[in-house]
Amino acid sequence: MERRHSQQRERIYQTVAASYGHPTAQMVYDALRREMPQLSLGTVYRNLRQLAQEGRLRELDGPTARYDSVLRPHSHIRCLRCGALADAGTPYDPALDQGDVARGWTVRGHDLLFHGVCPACAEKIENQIY
Amino acid sequence: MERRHSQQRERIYQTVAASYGHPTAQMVYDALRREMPQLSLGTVYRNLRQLAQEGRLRELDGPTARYDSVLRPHSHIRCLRCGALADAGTPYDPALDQGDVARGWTVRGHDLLFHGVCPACAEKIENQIY
DNA sequence: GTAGCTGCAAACCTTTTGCGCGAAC
DNA sequence: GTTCGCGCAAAAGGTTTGCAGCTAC
Repeated sequence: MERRHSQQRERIYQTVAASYGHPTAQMVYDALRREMPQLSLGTVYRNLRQLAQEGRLRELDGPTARYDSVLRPHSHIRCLRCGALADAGTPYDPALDQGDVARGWTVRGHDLLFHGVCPACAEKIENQIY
Repeated sequence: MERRHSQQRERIYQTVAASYGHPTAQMVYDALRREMPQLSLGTVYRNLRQLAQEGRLRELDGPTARYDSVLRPHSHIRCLRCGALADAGTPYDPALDQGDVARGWTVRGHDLLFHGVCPACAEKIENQIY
């Protein structure tokens, strides 16, 4: 699938790049609607996903909430291929919360989320099962 | 609002606690449907949220995807009160990806997400604007 | 000319909510 | 008996997708 240039995609990228925060798809859509009144929200979603796949943008967070009964702070690891989530052994480091994390913010704690490939997916990749 | 005991809430909690992974609301619902055929998905959501508010469970991830044009790995901080997301100054520590993070997993990297209170919300709290 | 991309709208999935009945106290 | 919680169903987000027409090459 050859990739073509499109004005919409470029403006979507620029909008994210120019933004101070980390905008959601809706925020990008709202920001661009003034100058591109017939832009569609579907186009924004399509292009953000595509830009993330190309590696021009990074996607933060996943869309579905998960629950954990282990209350002691600990880290997790998510499979890049199948989305599985597991506990990681890396201990919580309270020292991280002490530094000057962000100007004006009060830090309460942190989550450490690794990404990688889970054992089941590693096996499938090894056997070329895509 | 006084809190009462309910069989459903207890089984929902136990299901999360007994699970190896970190189940979504739908997974808990599916797991319990066999033994509680008339359990409602709404009840699962209500109770998971309540258990998280009580502190008996931890909720991971938020529901809305956000995008970032800064590709260099870096950390973020999210406001517990308003959900705002900003960059944090804490540098990426490659050493974290080296240890024995999780048995059988291949680690590709990590995200560090702080939580705290943003300057705007801190001001509102100070002035008792809830 | 031919993929690829868009706008539009419908569909889908996740989560929340209003309501009337049953359960806990 | 009085709340509170449940099941049900509808509604409310957020996200994806099918399609016909337009655009980049």
